[in-house]
Amino acid sequence: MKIRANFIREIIDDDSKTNKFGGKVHTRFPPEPNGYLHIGHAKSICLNFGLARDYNGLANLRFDDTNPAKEEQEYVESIQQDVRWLGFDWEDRLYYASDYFDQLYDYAVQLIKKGKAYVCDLSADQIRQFRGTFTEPGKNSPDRDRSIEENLDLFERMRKGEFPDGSRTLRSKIDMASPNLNLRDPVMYRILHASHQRTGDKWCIYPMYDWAHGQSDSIEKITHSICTLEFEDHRPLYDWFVEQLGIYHPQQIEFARLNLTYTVMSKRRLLQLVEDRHVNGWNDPRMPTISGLRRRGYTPESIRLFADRIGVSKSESTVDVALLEDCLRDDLNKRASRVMAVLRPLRLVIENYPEGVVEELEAINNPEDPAMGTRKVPFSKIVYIEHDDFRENPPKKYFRLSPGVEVRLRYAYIIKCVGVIKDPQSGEVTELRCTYDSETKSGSPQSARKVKGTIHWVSAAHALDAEVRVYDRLFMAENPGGENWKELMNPNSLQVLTKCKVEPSLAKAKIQDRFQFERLGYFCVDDDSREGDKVFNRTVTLRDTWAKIEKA
RNA sequence: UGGGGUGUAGCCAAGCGGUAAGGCACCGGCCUUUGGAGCCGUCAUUCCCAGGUUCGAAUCCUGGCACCCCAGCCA
Repeated sequence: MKIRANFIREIIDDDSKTNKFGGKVHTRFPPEPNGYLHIGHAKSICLNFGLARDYNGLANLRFDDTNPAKEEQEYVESIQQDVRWLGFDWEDRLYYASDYFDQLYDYAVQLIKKGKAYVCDLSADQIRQFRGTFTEPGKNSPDRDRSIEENLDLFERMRKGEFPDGSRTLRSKIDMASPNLNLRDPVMYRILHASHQRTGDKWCIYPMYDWAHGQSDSIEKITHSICTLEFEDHRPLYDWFVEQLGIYHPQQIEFARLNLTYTVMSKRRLLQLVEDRHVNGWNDPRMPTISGLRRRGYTPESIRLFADRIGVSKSESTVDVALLEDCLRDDLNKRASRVMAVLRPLRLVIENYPEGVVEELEAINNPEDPAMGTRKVPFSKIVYIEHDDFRENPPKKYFRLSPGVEVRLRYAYIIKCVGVIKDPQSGEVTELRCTYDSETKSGSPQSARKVKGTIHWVSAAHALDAEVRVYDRLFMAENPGGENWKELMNPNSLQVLTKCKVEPSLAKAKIQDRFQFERLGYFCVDDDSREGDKVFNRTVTLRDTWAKIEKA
């Protein structure tokens, strides 16, 4: 595929020309292990690993694990699984910010010795008050001018655990009057007597992200440190740190994070959906998480294609979820085997077809890829068709079955509806009586006869029962971003259909296998499937021109 | 309000002083034993607005306007 131009590649190209980093490209994906990855992270992963790939560089995976209160091992495992599934490899470069805690501590001591950092006894509230506002400068902390010796002593004792949580912080000494609030003596260390998932109880002071992040990039010799827009005005702080320390200086570049229509993307909200049981876990197929998309039936290829197609820029944007779905269909169309399955079965008896006869009809597995071959599908006197493929009173432009009308059963015969049986109570159609034209078997000369429509079917005697989970978008509003976001949830985002009828070849389908159910959509085998008791997830529908016509 | 950003079609997004790419969506048509796929076509006389520079401006300059981010001991 053609590589799409973007401003980051331009910067890298310029840097190559000026030999800024010796022509090297080294990026990293730095998640905090406090939740599962979502499609927005996928954009960043594809960007960082894609750049490394295209420029013959390297990309690291680094966990930004500086806050033990929120982080869990479960998340570090899921994140690695998701990055790998997306198709990227960090080889032996799996790092943790916590690997650098000792180094970071030394750096902090260096700053103290330079008179560029101090221990502050102000409470969190007081720090906030002293910070000032957008329009008024802040006030210096009373502890700002402590001697270097006292700072060194206090900081050492902070580390040793002599002080309670929240009682002191280490702050950098920059400028309390800076118009950039990030430069008003930001906190570097806080006291937190919490045990860390990797360092255990070794530390009771933990570096703030702002203090840890830039130095971590520096230690790893990252050339282009790519992050999202909200860190743009933290950059002067990161620059200040590496300059004061006199260490390797990566170039930070900010890009706009992904937003998707009909979706919430913040980790906080996704966590809430999980905790409040609006969905069944982080990998619920309705979630925009990588694991949710995977279970839903998305392919890594389709997500990478999506990342390429949305591009990278600095303007905040909300991408139409239809684009994601298009990428998925694009990929699945080329690779998914076609099968016939009936979600809402309607019994159809072919009156003039011989009793007890079974024909094995040849069906094409994928018209987009002849190499995928053909299979045999059993046909007999009684079949199921989709309830929606019959209308007693067909509307205009309806090309399917209705009384007296002919239609083709895919790969089989042309049939005509000659009778309709209804439930005497409800009036609901329960069975169709049809006749078939024995001359019109698919492949025979007579089969060329034109009929309005072709519908799918499954032989009743051979059908397998299955459960199908039909998903719809989780939110009804295009932009469920407001505070009332929970009221905007779609009450029908999951519909469970049981006793669906699928063709017998599906007996050997394995978990995660993907299929196109002809004329319906793409489906995959869910993890909940048991031997002889299949569960399918509807990944995405096929484009449905008829639904559009009918709606209009 | 001080600071930092961003404004090109319904949604993304190229463009970098030489006369508005591409994708999605939408709308037509062809084709089709999936109302799928594929193919063809339509879709910005104008780039947030107003001035200016220039033979020539989405691109350069000036001044506005709109939207987003920042006042965590979160990341």
